[in-house]
Amino acid sequence: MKPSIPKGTRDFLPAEVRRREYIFAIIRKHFRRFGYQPIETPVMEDLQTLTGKYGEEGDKLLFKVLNNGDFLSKADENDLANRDSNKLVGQISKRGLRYDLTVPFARYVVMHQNDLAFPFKRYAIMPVWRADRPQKGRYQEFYQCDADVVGSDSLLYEAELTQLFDGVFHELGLRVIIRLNNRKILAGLAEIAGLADNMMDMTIAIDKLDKIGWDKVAEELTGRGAAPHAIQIIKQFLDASDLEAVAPLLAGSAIGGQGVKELREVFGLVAAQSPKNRVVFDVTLARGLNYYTGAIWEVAVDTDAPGQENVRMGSIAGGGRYADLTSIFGMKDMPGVGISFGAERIYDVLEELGAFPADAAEDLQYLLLCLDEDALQHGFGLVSRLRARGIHADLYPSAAKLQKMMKYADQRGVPKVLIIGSEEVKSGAYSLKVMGTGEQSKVTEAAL
RNA sequence: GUGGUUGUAGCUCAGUUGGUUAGAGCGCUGGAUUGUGAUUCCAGAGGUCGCCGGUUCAAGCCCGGUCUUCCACCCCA
Repeated sequence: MKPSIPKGTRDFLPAEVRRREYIFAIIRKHFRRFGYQPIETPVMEDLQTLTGKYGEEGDKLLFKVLNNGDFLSKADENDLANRDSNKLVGQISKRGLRYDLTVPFARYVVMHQNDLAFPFKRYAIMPVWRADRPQKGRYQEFYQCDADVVGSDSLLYEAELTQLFDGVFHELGLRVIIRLNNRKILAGLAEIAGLADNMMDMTIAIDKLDKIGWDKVAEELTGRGAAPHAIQIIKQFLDASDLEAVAPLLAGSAIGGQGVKELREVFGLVAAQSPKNRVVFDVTLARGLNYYTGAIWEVAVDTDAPGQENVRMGSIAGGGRYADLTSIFGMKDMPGVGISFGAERIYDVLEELGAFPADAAEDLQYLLLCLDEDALQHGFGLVSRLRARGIHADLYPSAAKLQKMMKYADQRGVPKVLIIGSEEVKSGAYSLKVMGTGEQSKVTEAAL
Protein backbone atom coordinates (compact mmCIF):
# COMPACT_ATOMS: atom_id res chain seq x y z
CA MET A 1 0.00 0.00 0.00
CA LYS A 2 1.09 3.49 -0.78
CA PRO A 3 1.71 5.61 2.34
CA SER A 4 -0.16 8.87 2.74
CA ILE A 5 -1.44 11.26 5.40
CA PRO A 6 -4.83 12.99 5.62
CA LYS A 7 -5.51 16.18 3.73
CA GLY A 8 -4.28 19.31 5.47
CA THR A 9 -1.91 17.48 7.84
CA ARG A 10 1.88 17.36 7.76
CA ASP A 11 4.90 15.35 8.83
CA PHE A 12 7.88 17.29 10.15
CA LEU A 13 11.54 16.54 9.57
CA PRO A 14 13.90 16.86 12.55
CA ALA A 15 15.17 20.29 11.48
CA GLU A 16 11.58 21.51 11.12
CA VAL A 17 10.61 20.22 14.54
CA ARG A 18 13.56 22.00 16.11
CA ARG A 19 12.61 25.26 14.46
CA ARG A 20 9.01 24.90 15.58
CA GLU A 21 10.22 24.19 19.10
CA TYR A 22 12.38 27.30 18.92
CA ILE A 23 9.24 29.37 18.29
CA PHE A 24 7.19 27.57 20.94
CA ALA A 25 10.00 27.95 23.50
CA ILE A 26 10.16 31.72 23.07
CA ILE A 27 6.40 32.11 23.26
CA ARG A 28 6.26 29.84 26.32
CA LYS A 29 9.04 31.77 28.03
CA HIS A 30 7.19 35.06 27.65
CA PHE A 31 3.88 33.54 28.74
CA ARG A 32 5.51 32.34 31.95
CA ARG A 33 7.35 35.61 32.49
CA PHE A 34 3.97 37.36 32.50
CA GLY A 35 2.55 34.96 35.05
CA TYR A 36 0.47 32.72 32.81
CA GLN A 37 0.20 29.12 33.98
CA PRO A 38 0.11 26.03 31.77
CA ILE A 39 -3.03 23.92 31.56
CA GLU A 40 -3.98 21.01 29.33
CA THR A 41 -7.33 19.85 28.03
CA PRO A 42 -8.23 16.77 25.94
CA VAL A 43 -7.98 16.86 22.17
CA MET A 44 -11.58 15.60 22.14
CA GLU A 45 -14.46 17.44 23.73
CA ASP A 46 -18.10 16.49 24.04
CA LEU A 47 -19.64 17.59 20.77
CA GLN A 48 -22.21 19.67 22.63
CA THR A 49 -19.38 21.70 24.19
CA LEU A 50 -18.21 22.71 20.74
CA THR A 51 -21.34 23.06 18.61
CA GLY A 52 -22.92 26.49 18.37
CA LYS A 53 -19.84 28.30 19.67
CA TYR A 54 -18.30 29.26 16.35
CA GLY A 55 -21.34 30.22 14.32
CA GLU A 56 -22.98 28.23 11.59
CA GLU A 57 -19.80 28.17 9.50
CA GLY A 58 -17.79 26.96 12.44
CA ASP A 59 -20.07 24.02 13.08
CA LYS A 60 -19.44 22.79 9.56
CA LEU A 61 -15.70 22.86 10.20
CA LEU A 62 -15.84 20.72 13.34
CA PHE A 63 -14.29 17.28 13.10
CA LYS A 64 -16.70 14.77 14.56
CA VAL A 65 -15.52 11.51 16.07
CA LEU A 66 -17.61 8.46 15.26
CA ASN A 67 -19.02 6.61 18.26
CA ASN A 68 -17.59 3.20 19.04
CA GLY A 69 -19.59 0.01 18.68
CA ASP A 70 -22.55 -0.60 16.43
CA PHE A 71 -23.61 3.03 16.38
CA LEU A 72 -25.92 2.78 13.37
CA SER A 73 -28.20 0.31 15.12
CA LYS A 74 -29.06 3.04 17.64
CA ALA A 75 -29.73 5.70 15.02
CA ASP A 76 -33.23 6.88 14.12
CA GLU A 77 -34.81 4.82 11.32
CA ASN A 78 -36.31 7.81 9.52
CA ASP A 79 -33.19 9.95 9.68
CA LEU A 80 -31.22 7.00 8.33
CA ALA A 81 -33.69 6.37 5.51
CA ASN A 82 -33.71 10.08 4.62
CA ARG A 83 -29.91 10.22 4.72
CA ASP A 84 -30.26 13.29 6.91
CA SER A 85 -26.67 13.89 7.98
CA ASN A 86 -27.45 16.85 10.23
CA LYS A 87 -29.93 14.93 12.33
CA LEU A 88 -27.79 11.80 12.32
CA VAL A 89 -24.63 13.47 13.59
CA GLY A 90 -25.88 13.76 17.14
CA GLN A 91 -26.86 10.11 17.14
CA ILE A 92 -23.66 8.60 15.81
CA SER A 93 -21.10 11.07 17.18
CA LYS A 94 -20.89 12.37 20.73
CA ARG A 95 -17.33 13.72 20.57
CA GLY A 96 -15.44 16.17 18.39
CA LEU A 97 -11.86 17.43 18.01
CA ARG A 98 -11.27 20.83 19.57
CA TYR A 99 -11.58 23.72 17.10
CA ASP A 100 -9.69 26.24 19.21
CA LEU A 101 -8.29 26.54 22.72
CA THR A 102 -10.63 29.22 24.01
CA VAL A 103 -13.92 27.34 24.22
CA PRO A 104 -12.33 24.34 25.96
CA PHE A 105 -10.73 26.85 28.32
CA ALA A 106 -14.14 28.36 29.13
CA ARG A 107 -15.45 24.87 29.86
CA TYR A 108 -12.38 24.22 32.01
CA VAL A 109 -12.85 27.39 34.05
CA VAL A 110 -16.46 26.52 34.81
CA MET A 111 -15.64 22.95 35.79
CA HIS A 112 -12.67 23.88 37.97
CA GLN A 113 -13.82 27.24 39.32
CA ASN A 114 -13.36 26.10 42.91
CA ASP A 115 -9.73 25.21 42.31
CA LEU A 116 -8.72 28.39 40.53
CA ALA A 117 -7.63 31.77 41.87
CA PHE A 118 -9.15 34.67 39.92
CA PRO A 119 -8.00 36.51 37.94
CA PHE A 120 -6.85 33.22 36.46
CA LYS A 121 -4.11 33.42 33.85
CA ARG A 122 -3.41 30.41 31.72
CA TYR A 123 -1.50 29.54 28.59
CA ALA A 124 -1.68 26.53 26.30
CA ILE A 125 0.34 25.49 23.26
CA MET A 126 -1.56 22.65 21.64
CA PRO A 127 -2.88 21.49 18.27
CA VAL A 128 -6.43 22.21 17.09
CA TRP A 129 -8.36 20.81 14.12
CA ARG A 130 -10.57 22.39 11.50
CA ALA A 131 -12.16 20.72 8.48
CA ASP A 132 -11.37 23.76 6.36
CA ARG A 133 -10.23 23.49 2.77
CA PRO A 134 -6.44 23.66 2.97
CA GLN A 135 -4.32 26.37 1.37
CA LYS A 136 -0.78 27.51 1.94
CA GLY A 137 -0.45 28.48 5.60
CA ARG A 138 -3.85 26.94 6.31
CA TYR A 139 -4.04 23.43 7.59
CA GLN A 140 -6.59 21.07 9.08
CA GLU A 141 -4.27 20.40 12.01
CA PHE A 142 -2.28 23.29 13.43
CA TYR A 143 -0.96 24.66 16.69
CA GLN A 144 -2.35 27.56 18.61
CA CYS A 145 -0.41 29.31 21.33
CA ASP A 146 -2.92 30.99 23.60
CA ALA A 147 -2.69 33.16 26.70
CA ASP A 148 -5.93 34.20 28.38
CA VAL A 149 -6.95 35.75 31.66
CA VAL A 150 -10.44 35.39 33.10
CA GLY A 151 -12.06 37.00 36.08
CA SER A 152 -11.10 40.62 35.55
CA ASP A 153 -12.15 43.45 33.28
CA SER A 154 -9.06 45.52 34.07
CA LEU A 155 -7.62 47.26 31.04
CA LEU A 156 -4.17 46.57 32.46
CA TYR A 157 -4.52 43.17 30.83
CA GLU A 158 -5.11 44.73 27.43
CA ALA A 159 -1.88 46.64 27.95
CA GLU A 160 -0.06 43.58 29.25
CA LEU A 161 -1.11 41.37 26.35
CA THR A 162 0.00 44.05 23.90
CA GLN A 163 3.40 44.00 25.60
CA LEU A 164 3.42 40.23 25.32
CA PHE A 165 2.98 40.45 21.54
CA ASP A 166 5.69 43.07 21.44
CA GLY A 167 8.14 41.04 23.53
CA VAL A 168 7.68 37.75 21.69
CA PHE A 169 8.08 39.17 18.20
CA HIS A 170 11.02 41.27 19.28
CA GLU A 171 12.82 38.18 20.55
CA LEU A 172 11.92 36.28 17.36
CA GLY A 173 13.62 39.07 15.42
CA LEU A 174 10.49 40.02 13.53
CA ARG A 175 9.24 43.59 13.12
CA VAL A 176 5.46 43.69 13.37
CA ILE A 177 2.54 46.07 13.47
CA ILE A 178 0.20 45.47 16.37
CA ARG A 179 -3.24 46.70 15.35
CA LEU A 180 -5.80 47.44 17.98
CA ASN A 181 -9.48 48.23 17.81
CA ASN A 182 -12.46 47.89 20.09
CA ARG A 183 -15.67 46.10 19.38
CA LYS A 184 -17.53 48.89 21.16
CA ILE A 185 -16.35 51.39 18.58
CA LEU A 186 -17.72 49.15 15.86
CA ALA A 187 -20.96 48.79 17.82
CA GLY A 188 -21.14 52.58 18.10
CA LEU A 189 -20.58 52.90 14.37
CA ALA A 190 -23.33 50.38 13.66
CA GLU A 191 -25.62 52.29 16.00
CA ILE A 192 -24.97 55.63 14.34
CA ALA A 193 -25.30 54.14 10.86
CA GLY A 194 -28.60 52.56 11.86
CA LEU A 195 -27.18 49.06 11.43
CA ALA A 196 -27.20 47.98 15.07
CA ASP A 197 -29.01 44.76 14.18
CA ASN A 198 -26.58 44.02 11.38
CA MET A 199 -23.30 44.63 13.09
CA MET A 200 -21.81 41.29 12.04
CA ASP A 201 -22.53 41.90 8.38
CA MET A 202 -21.15 45.40 8.62
CA THR A 203 -17.91 44.39 10.31
CA ILE A 204 -17.28 41.52 7.90
CA ALA A 205 -17.61 43.94 4.99
CA ILE A 206 -15.40 46.74 6.33
CA ASP A 207 -12.74 44.29 7.44
CA LYS A 208 -12.04 43.68 3.76
CA LEU A 209 -11.20 47.33 3.08
CA ASP A 210 -7.46 46.97 2.55
CA LYS A 211 -7.98 43.87 0.48
CA ILE A 212 -10.74 44.84 -1.96
CA GLY A 213 -10.96 48.65 -1.66
CA TRP A 214 -13.74 50.99 -0.65
CA ASP A 215 -15.89 50.63 -3.78
CA LYS A 216 -16.23 46.88 -3.32
CA VAL A 217 -16.85 47.29 0.39
CA ALA A 218 -19.65 49.76 -0.34
CA GLU A 219 -21.04 47.28 -2.85
CA GLU A 220 -20.95 44.51 -0.29
CA LEU A 221 -22.55 46.72 2.36
CA THR A 222 -25.39 47.49 -0.04
CA GLY A 223 -25.73 43.79 -0.75
CA ARG A 224 -25.97 43.15 2.97
CA GLY A 225 -28.81 45.67 3.27
CA ALA A 226 -27.13 48.96 4.24
CA ALA A 227 -28.89 52.16 3.14
CA PRO A 228 -26.94 54.84 1.21
CA HIS A 229 -26.79 57.23 4.18
CA ALA A 230 -25.43 54.44 6.36
CA ILE A 231 -22.70 53.81 3.82
CA GLN A 232 -21.80 57.52 3.89
CA ILE A 233 -21.43 57.40 7.66
CA ILE A 234 -19.26 54.30 7.48
CA LYS A 235 -17.02 55.93 4.89
CA GLN A 236 -16.46 58.90 7.22
CA PHE A 237 -15.23 56.51 9.87
CA LEU A 238 -12.95 54.58 7.60
CA ASP A 239 -11.39 57.82 6.35
CA ALA A 240 -10.52 58.80 9.91
CA SER A 241 -6.94 57.71 10.38
CA ASP A 242 -6.52 57.85 14.14
CA LEU A 243 -8.46 57.43 17.34
CA GLU A 244 -8.90 61.16 17.99
CA ALA A 245 -10.37 61.60 14.52
CA VAL A 246 -12.91 58.85 15.19
CA ALA A 247 -13.82 60.04 18.68
CA PRO A 248 -15.96 63.07 17.67
CA LEU A 249 -17.86 60.95 15.13
CA LEU A 250 -19.01 58.72 17.97
CA ALA A 251 -20.30 61.57 20.11
CA GLY A 252 -23.88 60.34 19.72
CA SER A 253 -23.19 56.81 20.90
CA ALA A 254 -22.68 55.86 24.53
CA ILE A 255 -21.14 52.50 23.72
CA GLY A 256 -18.93 54.03 21.03
CA GLY A 257 -17.69 56.62 23.50
CA GLN A 258 -16.90 53.86 25.96
CA GLY A 259 -14.82 52.09 23.31
CA VAL A 260 -12.84 55.26 22.65
CA LYS A 261 -12.22 55.77 26.35
CA GLU A 262 -10.96 52.21 26.79
CA LEU A 263 -8.64 52.40 23.82
CA ARG A 264 -7.19 55.72 24.97
CA GLU A 265 -6.33 54.16 28.29
CA VAL A 266 -4.72 51.10 26.72
CA PHE A 267 -2.66 53.14 24.26
CA GLY A 268 -1.57 55.38 27.14
CA LEU A 269 -0.43 52.46 29.26
CA VAL A 270 1.42 50.80 26.40
CA ALA A 271 3.11 53.91 25.05
CA ALA A 272 4.48 54.75 28.49
CA GLN A 273 6.51 51.53 28.43
CA SER A 274 8.07 52.19 25.01
CA PRO A 275 7.12 49.16 22.91
CA LYS A 276 9.66 47.96 20.34
CA ASN A 277 7.05 47.53 17.62
CA ARG A 278 4.43 49.85 16.21
CA VAL A 279 1.13 49.74 18.07
CA VAL A 280 -1.61 51.40 16.06
CA PHE A 281 -5.34 52.00 16.09
CA ASP A 282 -7.17 50.52 13.11
CA VAL A 283 -10.89 51.16 12.83
CA THR A 284 -11.13 48.69 9.93
CA LEU A 285 -9.93 45.87 12.13
CA ALA A 286 -13.15 43.95 12.56
CA ARG A 287 -12.13 40.35 12.65
CA GLY A 288 -12.67 38.23 15.61
CA LEU A 289 -14.88 35.51 16.75
CA ASN A 290 -18.48 36.19 17.56
CA TYR A 291 -17.79 36.41 21.26
CA TYR A 292 -15.36 39.34 21.26
CA THR A 293 -16.91 42.34 23.00
CA GLY A 294 -14.10 44.78 23.74
CA ALA A 295 -10.51 45.04 22.55
CA ILE A 296 -9.51 43.29 19.35
CA TRP A 297 -5.91 42.69 18.25
CA GLU A 298 -4.36 41.66 15.04
CA VAL A 299 -0.63 41.41 14.47
CA ALA A 300 0.91 41.48 11.00
CA VAL A 301 4.46 41.54 9.65
CA ASP A 302 5.66 45.16 9.31
CA THR A 303 6.33 45.40 5.57
CA ASP A 304 7.83 48.86 6.01
CA ALA A 305 10.70 47.37 8.02
CA PRO A 306 13.98 46.79 6.17
CA GLY A 307 14.24 43.31 4.68
CA GLN A 308 10.58 42.50 5.27
CA GLU A 309 9.10 44.41 2.33
CA ASN A 310 8.18 41.32 0.33
CA VAL A 311 6.50 39.27 3.01
CA ARG A 312 2.94 38.41 2.01
CA MET A 313 1.19 36.87 4.95
CA GLY A 314 -2.09 37.58 6.69
CA SER A 315 -2.29 38.04 10.42
CA ILE A 316 0.25 36.07 12.45
CA ALA A 317 -1.37 36.63 15.84
CA GLY A 318 -4.57 38.02 17.23
CA GLY A 319 -6.90 38.21 20.18
CA GLY A 320 -9.68 40.01 21.92
CA ARG A 321 -11.77 40.59 25.01
CA TYR A 322 -14.94 38.69 25.68
CA ALA A 323 -17.36 39.90 28.35
CA ASP A 324 -19.17 36.66 28.61
CA LEU A 325 -17.73 33.35 27.50
CA THR A 326 -18.53 31.07 30.42
CA SER A 327 -22.22 31.91 30.88
CA ILE A 328 -23.13 29.38 28.21
CA PHE A 329 -21.63 26.81 30.57
CA GLY A 330 -23.57 28.29 33.48
CA MET A 331 -21.11 30.73 35.03
CA LYS A 332 -22.01 34.42 35.02
CA ASP A 333 -19.87 37.55 35.30
CA MET A 334 -16.64 36.03 34.15
CA PRO A 335 -15.03 38.48 31.73
CA GLY A 336 -11.91 37.43 29.89
CA VAL A 337 -9.32 38.57 27.44
CA GLY A 338 -6.87 36.53 25.45
CA ILE A 339 -4.44 36.36 22.58
CA SER A 340 -3.25 33.69 20.21
CA PHE A 341 -0.03 33.26 18.22
CA GLY A 342 -0.27 31.63 14.80
CA ALA A 343 2.86 29.50 15.09
CA GLU A 344 2.55 27.95 11.64
CA ARG A 345 2.48 31.30 9.90
CA ILE A 346 5.23 32.70 12.08
CA TYR A 347 7.31 29.69 11.00
CA ASP A 348 6.70 30.40 7.33
CA VAL A 349 7.64 34.05 7.74
CA LEU A 350 10.84 33.32 9.68
CA GLU A 351 11.77 30.70 7.09
CA GLU A 352 11.19 33.14 4.24
CA LEU A 353 13.32 35.78 5.95
CA GLY A 354 16.02 33.33 6.97
CA ALA A 355 15.48 34.55 10.51
CA PHE A 356 16.00 31.27 12.35
CA PRO A 357 19.26 31.11 14.28
CA ALA A 358 21.71 28.61 12.80
CA ASP A 359 21.71 26.40 15.88
CA ALA A 360 17.92 26.02 15.74
CA ALA A 361 18.36 23.20 13.22
CA GLU A 362 20.86 20.83 14.92
CA ASP A 363 22.31 20.76 18.40
CA LEU A 364 24.59 17.72 18.27
CA GLN A 365 28.12 18.84 19.19
CA TYR A 366 30.29 15.79 18.50
CA LEU A 367 30.03 12.65 16.45
CA LEU A 368 32.47 9.85 17.26
CA LEU A 369 33.75 7.63 14.44
CA CYS A 370 35.60 4.45 15.37
CA LEU A 371 37.85 2.54 13.01
CA ASP A 372 37.88 -0.92 14.57
CA GLU A 373 36.19 -3.02 17.23
CA ASP A 374 38.57 -2.03 20.03
CA ALA A 375 38.12 1.63 19.19
CA LEU A 376 34.36 1.15 19.17
CA GLN A 377 34.45 -0.22 22.72
CA HIS A 378 36.61 2.72 23.73
CA GLY A 379 34.34 5.14 21.87
CA PHE A 380 31.27 3.87 23.69
CA GLY A 381 32.95 4.70 26.98
CA LEU A 382 34.00 8.12 25.76
CA VAL A 383 30.57 9.05 24.38
CA SER A 384 29.00 7.92 27.66
CA ARG A 385 31.30 10.17 29.68
CA LEU A 386 30.71 13.14 27.36
CA ARG A 387 26.95 12.70 27.66
CA ALA A 388 27.25 12.50 31.45
CA ARG A 389 28.94 15.91 31.29
CA GLY A 390 25.93 17.30 29.40
CA ILE A 391 27.67 17.38 26.03
CA HIS A 392 25.49 16.43 23.07
CA ALA A 393 27.39 13.56 21.54
CA ASP A 394 26.68 10.59 19.31
CA LEU A 395 28.59 7.50 18.23
CA TYR A 396 28.53 5.82 14.84
CA PRO A 397 27.40 2.31 15.82
CA SER A 398 29.91 0.23 13.89
CA ALA A 399 33.44 0.36 12.60
CA ALA A 400 32.51 1.09 9.00
CA LYS A 401 34.63 2.62 6.27
CA LEU A 402 35.70 6.08 7.37
CA GLN A 403 34.48 7.55 4.11
CA LYS A 404 31.00 6.27 4.75
CA MET A 405 31.04 7.54 8.35
CA MET A 406 32.31 10.97 7.30
CA LYS A 407 29.49 11.22 4.81
CA TYR A 408 27.01 10.42 7.57
CA ALA A 409 28.58 13.14 9.76
CA ASP A 410 28.19 15.60 6.92
CA GLN A 411 24.51 14.73 6.48
CA ARG A 412 23.87 15.02 10.19
CA GLY A 413 25.22 18.55 10.07
CA VAL A 414 27.38 17.93 13.13
CA PRO A 415 30.02 20.66 13.61
CA LYS A 416 32.82 18.44 14.99
CA VAL A 417 33.89 14.84 14.49
CA LEU A 418 36.18 12.74 16.67
CA ILE A 419 38.07 10.00 14.84
CA ILE A 420 39.20 7.11 17.01
CA GLY A 421 41.59 4.43 15.77
CA SER A 422 44.14 2.23 17.48
CA GLU A 423 46.65 5.11 17.80
CA GLU A 424 44.10 7.33 19.48
CA VAL A 425 43.04 4.59 21.88
CA LYS A 426 46.67 4.06 22.83
CA SER A 427 47.62 7.74 23.23
CA GLY A 428 44.30 9.22 24.43
CA ALA A 429 44.76 12.01 21.91
CA TYR A 430 41.77 11.96 19.56
CA SER A 431 41.70 13.33 16.05
CA LEU A 432 39.27 16.24 16.06
CA LYS A 433 37.97 17.43 12.72
CA VAL A 434 36.05 20.68 12.33
CA MET A 435 33.62 19.98 9.49
CA GLY A 436 33.15 23.56 8.42
CA THR A 437 36.83 24.29 7.78
CA GLY A 438 38.26 20.80 7.35
CA GLU A 439 40.83 21.63 10.05
CA GLN A 440 42.13 18.68 12.03
CA SER A 441 43.97 18.53 15.35
CA LYS A 442 44.57 16.28 18.35
CA VAL A 443 42.61 16.73 21.57
CA THR A 444 42.37 14.91 24.88
CA GLU A 445 39.08 14.05 26.57
CA ALA A 446 39.55 16.78 29.18
CA ALA A 447 39.81 19.42 26.46
CA LEU A 448 36.43 18.55 24.91
C1' G B 1 -19.28 24.18 1.20
C1' U B 2 -18.65 26.83 -4.33
C1' G B 3 -15.38 27.51 -8.69
C1' G B 4 -10.63 26.52 -10.66
C1' U B 5 -5.64 24.16 -10.53
C1' U B 6 -1.86 20.33 -9.75
C1' G B 7 -0.02 15.10 -9.57
C1' U B 8 5.60 11.48 -14.16
C1' A B 9 12.28 8.22 -10.29
C1' G B 10 13.80 9.80 -3.24
C1' C B 11 13.55 15.56 -4.79
C1' U B 12 12.81 19.47 -8.74
C1' C B 13 10.88 18.96 -13.41
C1' A B 14 10.89 17.68 -19.28
C1' G B 15 7.81 14.36 -22.23
C1' U B 16 5.54 16.96 -29.64
C1' U B 17 -1.39 16.15 -33.17
C1' G B 18 -2.49 9.62 -28.76
C1' G B 19 2.26 5.62 -31.76
C1' U B 20 7.67 1.02 -30.48
C1' U B 21 11.98 0.49 -24.96
C1' A B 22 9.14 7.31 -20.46
C1' G B 23 14.05 11.21 -19.97
C1' A B 24 17.31 15.18 -17.41
C1' G B 25 19.56 17.49 -13.16
C1' C B 26 20.20 16.66 -8.15
C1' G B 27 20.18 12.71 -4.66
C1' C B 28 21.24 7.32 -3.83
C1' U B 29 24.65 2.72 -4.30
C1' G B 30 29.54 0.97 -5.75
C1' G B 31 34.47 2.22 -7.44
C1' A B 32 39.02 5.70 -8.31
C1' U B 33 40.73 6.45 -2.28
C1' U B 34 42.89 -0.25 3.36
C1' G B 35 42.27 6.56 8.25
C1' U B 36 38.74 11.61 5.94
C1' G B 37 32.70 14.43 4.31
C1' A B 38 31.13 18.68 1.46
C1' U B 39 34.57 19.50 -4.47
C1' U B 40 36.36 15.93 -9.20
C1' C B 41 36.06 11.43 -12.43
C1' C B 42 33.82 6.45 -13.78
C1' A B 43 29.94 2.82 -13.37
C1' G B 44 25.16 1.28 -11.60
C1' A B 45 20.37 0.86 -9.38
C1' G B 46 15.76 3.18 -9.12
C1' G B 47 8.96 4.24 -12.46
C1' U B 48 1.74 0.04 -11.16
C1' C B 49 3.19 7.96 -15.12
C1' G B 50 -1.81 9.64 -7.84
C1' C B 51 -5.94 5.89 -7.85
C1' C B 52 -10.43 3.53 -10.30
C1' G B 53 -13.08 3.12 -14.68
C1' G B 54 -14.04 4.47 -19.97
C1' U B 55 -12.84 5.68 -25.39
C1' U B 56 -9.17 3.54 -28.94
C1' C B 57 -5.74 -1.20 -32.93
C1' A B 58 -2.81 1.81 -29.40
C1' A B 59 -3.37 6.29 -23.47
C1' G B 60 1.76 9.56 -19.32
C1' C B 61 -1.25 12.42 -23.18
C1' C B 62 -8.42 12.09 -24.57
C1' C B 63 -13.21 11.41 -21.29
C1' G B 64 -15.71 10.43 -16.32
C1' G B 65 -15.15 9.66 -11.15
C1' U B 66 -12.10 9.91 -6.85
C1' C B 67 -7.93 11.36 -3.71
C1' U B 68 -4.15 15.05 -3.15
C1' U B 69 -1.69 20.04 -3.93
C1' C B 70 -2.14 24.99 -4.64
C1' C B 71 -5.40 29.39 -5.85
C1' A B 72 -9.91 32.51 -5.50
C1' C B 73 -14.44 32.71 -2.57
C1' C B 74 -16.76 31.58 2.49
C1' C B 75 -14.35 31.82 6.82
C1' C B 76 -9.97 31.91 9.43
C1' A B 77 -4.44 31.05 12.55
